[in-house]
Amino acid sequence: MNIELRHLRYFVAVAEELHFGHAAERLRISQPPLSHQIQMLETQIGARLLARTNRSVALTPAGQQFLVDARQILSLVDDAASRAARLHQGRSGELKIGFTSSAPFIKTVSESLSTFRRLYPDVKILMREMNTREQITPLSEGELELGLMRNTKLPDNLEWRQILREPLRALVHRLHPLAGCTSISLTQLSREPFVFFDSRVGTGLYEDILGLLQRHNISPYITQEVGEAMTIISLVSAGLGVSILPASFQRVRLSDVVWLPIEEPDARSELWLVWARHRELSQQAIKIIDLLSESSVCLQSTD
Amino acid sequence: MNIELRHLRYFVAVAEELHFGHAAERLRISQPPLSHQIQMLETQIGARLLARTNRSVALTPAGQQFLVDARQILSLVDDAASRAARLHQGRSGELKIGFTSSAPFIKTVSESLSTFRRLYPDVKILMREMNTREQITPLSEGELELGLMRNTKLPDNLEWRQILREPLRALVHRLHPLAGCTSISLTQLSREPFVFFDSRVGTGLYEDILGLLQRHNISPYITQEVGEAMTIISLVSAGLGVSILPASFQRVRLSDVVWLPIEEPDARSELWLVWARHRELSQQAIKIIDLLSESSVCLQSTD
DNA sequence: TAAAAATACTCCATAGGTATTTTAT
DNA sequence: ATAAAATACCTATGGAGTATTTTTA
Repeated sequence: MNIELRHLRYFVAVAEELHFGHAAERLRISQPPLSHQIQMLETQIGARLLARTNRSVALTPAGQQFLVDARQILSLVDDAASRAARLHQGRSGELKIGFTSSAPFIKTVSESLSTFRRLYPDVKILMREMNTREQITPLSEGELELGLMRNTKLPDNLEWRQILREPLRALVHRLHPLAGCTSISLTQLSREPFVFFDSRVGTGLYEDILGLLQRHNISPYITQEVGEAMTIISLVSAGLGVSILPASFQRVRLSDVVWLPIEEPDARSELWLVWARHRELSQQAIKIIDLLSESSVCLQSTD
Repeated sequence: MNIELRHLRYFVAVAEELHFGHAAERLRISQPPLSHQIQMLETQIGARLLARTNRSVALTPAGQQFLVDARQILSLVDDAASRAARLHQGRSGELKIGFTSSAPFIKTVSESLSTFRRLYPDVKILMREMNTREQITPLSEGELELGLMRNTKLPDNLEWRQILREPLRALVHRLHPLAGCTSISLTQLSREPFVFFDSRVGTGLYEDILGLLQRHNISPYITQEVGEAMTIISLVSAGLGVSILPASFQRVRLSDVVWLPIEEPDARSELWLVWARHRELSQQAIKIIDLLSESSVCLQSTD
């Protein structure tokens, strides 16, 4: 036989009532099995806990100590159970999300994240900036639970959902000849000095935008290779060339930069939410997937 | 249904093996009831703890947390049980003993106490100096577990055992006429200035010795009334009178004091160990009762 | 004598076993 | 095809109930 929580519950009841009959009543059982269980507990422990004559029940010193311990253990069990439940329900715990640098510029994303923080303040959101390529392995291995990335070819152990489909826009300096157009065609950019990502950075946008240009048989004249979208915008602002970026970057308003719609209909980029197919998603993850999906329904394109 | 420690034990086994079959083997049960018990635990908690495909078992975040908690709870149960056992066996805990001021002068007593301390270093011995009369109520009420006192009339809810039966001795100054005798009779003291306890002090020795004198129709000529035996001895040493004390006080060797045997055969005093009759004795108390009884057998009278 | 715990026994709920199915690799 | 968990169903241990005895205040 082993000590069970039942024994502790029974013992605490008797210790509090100091009367087997009343304790049994409180426990909704009859008195004899209660006496029996207490005896079992005492032999199991190897100590008399309750000094009982047929007329009175009192705690022995060992019983006094054990009462304290038993109460603590019982409340720890409750705590452990509710802590596990909170974690399961996604009301606490942590959520590891990888994201491409462009993600936080997107209203949908930043709003969903702040809504999540407000709704579940006890969930630690761990955001790690990683480019599309870097996220694949951690997602497969469970190191990251969710990834925010640009549309790309994924291994089939990863599942994805489109969060946002937004137009690509051309950026030119205010004094550039094209700045006055209401929209432009990609060919009009072909001979312009092009500010763009270094291929080694691994941004999804690199393949995305270069793919677009290749589909239209344009090989851009890349003069500046940088690491971050912000740098692209500031170099355009400084008049060092033109570029193409998703419309959501328009939120970054630097002086002297003009954003122009592109006429080609495939000048679009998608933001994807990605997770491991066979790995069970946490409630935390499910909740943020829901939040991001919801808001992306309302707002398919951001300006 | 309730969470039981069985559930925690089973969960820990599965969490450690990450394999229901192996865990079941370790637990000496078959696999299906183990699966079932884990399911019961999960529904009871309201959280999935183990993410299991038919090919692999992994801990969910809630499960990881719960594993830590479950291990802690199980070890606390062990701790609580062994702590209670230690207390019960009298290897720790505390022992409240009341004692008359004369008790620690007695070899038997001081040796037994130091033996006890050596054998059970984790038991706190709380010695409180109280006269015979003062000990009665605390002993009945359980405030004191044991009392060391002189022979006296006890209420019948208290039980006693004689630890020591020793002769009473007369103390006189070295230059006193009686100092040369090898023994004296009580009548020889009747006209001497008598140094004795204040009746209000409540020492058992007061009744003991005054009773002896009364039995022999002697009313002593009390010139000095003091609170402690030590004071009696020092006043005799200063030549302020004579007195009678148990032989064990002879260990206190003050200059110029001569101890004389008394001829009357009832010039004896007993030291009693007293405890509450219907109150269950702790193992600690039983052990020290044994120690005191043992040594009192070897050494019935101390000089 | 009466109140309360302990015994003695009986019964049934459920922990645990056996056989089988399902499922994912 | 195989390994492993889940399901279905059965068995039996032991927790709980009823009746009675013991104890002591």
